Amino acid sequence: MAATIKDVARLAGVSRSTVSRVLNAKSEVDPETATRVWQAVKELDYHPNTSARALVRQRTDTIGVMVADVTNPFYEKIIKGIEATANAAGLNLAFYNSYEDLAGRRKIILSALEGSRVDGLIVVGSHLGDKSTLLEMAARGLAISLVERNFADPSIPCVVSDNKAGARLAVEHLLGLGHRRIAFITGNLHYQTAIERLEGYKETLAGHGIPIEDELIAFGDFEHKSGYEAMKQLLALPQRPTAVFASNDMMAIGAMQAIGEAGLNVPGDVAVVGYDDITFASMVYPQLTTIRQPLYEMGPWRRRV
Amino acid sequence: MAATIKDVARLAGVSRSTVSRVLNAKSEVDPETATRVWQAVKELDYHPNTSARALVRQRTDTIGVMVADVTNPFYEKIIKGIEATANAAGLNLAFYNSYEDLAGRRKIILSALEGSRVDGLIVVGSHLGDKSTLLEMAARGLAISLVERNFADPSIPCVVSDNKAGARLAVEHLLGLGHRRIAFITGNLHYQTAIERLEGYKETLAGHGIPIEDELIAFGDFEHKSGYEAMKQLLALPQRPTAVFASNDMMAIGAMQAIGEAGLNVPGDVAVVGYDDITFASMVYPQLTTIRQPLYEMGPWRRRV
DNA sequence: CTGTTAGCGCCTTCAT
DNA sequence: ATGAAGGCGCTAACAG
Repeated sequence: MAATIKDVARLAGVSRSTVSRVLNAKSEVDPETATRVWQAVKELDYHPNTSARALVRQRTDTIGVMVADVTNPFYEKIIKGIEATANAAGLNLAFYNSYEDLAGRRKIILSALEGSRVDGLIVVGSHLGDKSTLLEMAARGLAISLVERNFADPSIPCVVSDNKAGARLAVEHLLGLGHRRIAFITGNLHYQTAIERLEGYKETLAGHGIPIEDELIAFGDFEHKSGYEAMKQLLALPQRPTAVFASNDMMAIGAMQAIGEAGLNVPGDVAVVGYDDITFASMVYPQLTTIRQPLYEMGPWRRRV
Repeated sequence: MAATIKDVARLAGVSRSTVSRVLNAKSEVDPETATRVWQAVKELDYHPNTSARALVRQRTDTIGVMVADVTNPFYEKIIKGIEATANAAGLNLAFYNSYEDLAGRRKIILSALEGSRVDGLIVVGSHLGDKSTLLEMAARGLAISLVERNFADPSIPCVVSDNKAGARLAVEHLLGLGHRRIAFITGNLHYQTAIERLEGYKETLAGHGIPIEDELIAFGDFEHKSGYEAMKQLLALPQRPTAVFASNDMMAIGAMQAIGEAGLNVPGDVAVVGYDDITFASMVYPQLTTIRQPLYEMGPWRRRV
């Protein structure tokens, strides 16, 4: 079996506490003693038991990261940003997929946090519902931060970007290209970000004296398929739009697929703009114009004090 | 702070051992006593401390999953398959990104396994190098399994699919469409899978009496960009291919991008076939023909006995 | 600078 | 069916 601190102590001819001191560089230790300890560590290939350490230290040095689905490309940059920061801070990460299932998410939060499996939790881009679970957690002093999600309660720190401004950029880009009939594909309107992007779209058009036509607003849910379906619907309009702004890149890619299947081309027949700047957006042809979000920078958090 | 088993015991008026018994349903407990314990558990919102439990049980009920990059779309189905199986078995998963960095991977393996953070490790699609670390681990009785990677040593279980047969399917599909000038984009040839797909390509052409032309074989590394570059190279040939088979979907998507940028179209000017059937493959336009791998089914493992 | 002592929270014999 | 006692591997006072 794996060597324990006891084995190291015996081999080095010191007590367990001394080994612990050497390992953790807590207080001063005689250099020679330290050398003997390190030799023993090496010889026995000793690695401190994570559970034992966590138990006595009352912390795991692990942060949970809950996203809807780690494999969703949207999270790539956020995750990488969090990862880089965690590495630098010597913290481990534990990923949890909620799959947007409320009950499931609550269960994850409970088992992870209450079982003291993690020291804190970063919740990325979740649903507006079930604030209660998060508030409960925060009330118990657990570190929770939210990324890409608004939360009115000040007890929970949030990192969000200015979605309205982003939407304005997108619409103005299309206006600048001469488009006047600009369609919009919404995200899942249960999310604050989706609501804000829609508002940004409307306000920008209004600001330019362009009437908002309901038929040009199609409803999606941030998933690829919904962008595809929404675009098909928009293309079926008596007078189809000359441009479309999708609330995220995955839906924009879906929209491009629908446009292609209709025998039309991008951007000649219909211009497409997405949102998020996920890596995949630059991998398709024709390349997708998109609004960059500082996803990588948004992930990292500040520890609560 | 969080309630402990002691608090529950006190509130229920029993000993800690009884609480433990009730929680783990090990031996028989008086139904009434059990009820009182459960009530106390609920009232105190008690959750067993993961570290303490792991320490005494000498297992964490957690399996590590090491992939090059969780956010790489290739892993999506594999990860989901593993996840489903783990959930069913009541096991937790801990994901590790190796980023294909050998030293980094070794470090991950060591810290995870040797720190007893996980009970076993699933290594997905890794490099052929550094067999030693894995063998060391296996020799110590740690459960390790490999997915989508061959490993000659029988001490380590592997799950792999028949890459040669898959490549044959792809090439025969193109031959069936009347193509004779079929190019091939290799994967990273440090991987067994890449080698096998190349062999399958060559053997199939040879089997149909078509000479293998070196200029039609472009070298990639499984990444999107390399597919794009390889295709640009193939398109620059005096006599360009009428079809291309890329060793995975990401490179095929990159190839499609290069074809589009060259003002050509798929499949009219150049037919493209990929490999893996990642979710993305069906999201682009024109839709990508691909060889399906049973990725979802390949992830789950059998526990070693 | 180092060893002794006392737990962290839980499970598991061994008694009863 | 239940309690008492011991220990998993480690760290953190407290002495010396």
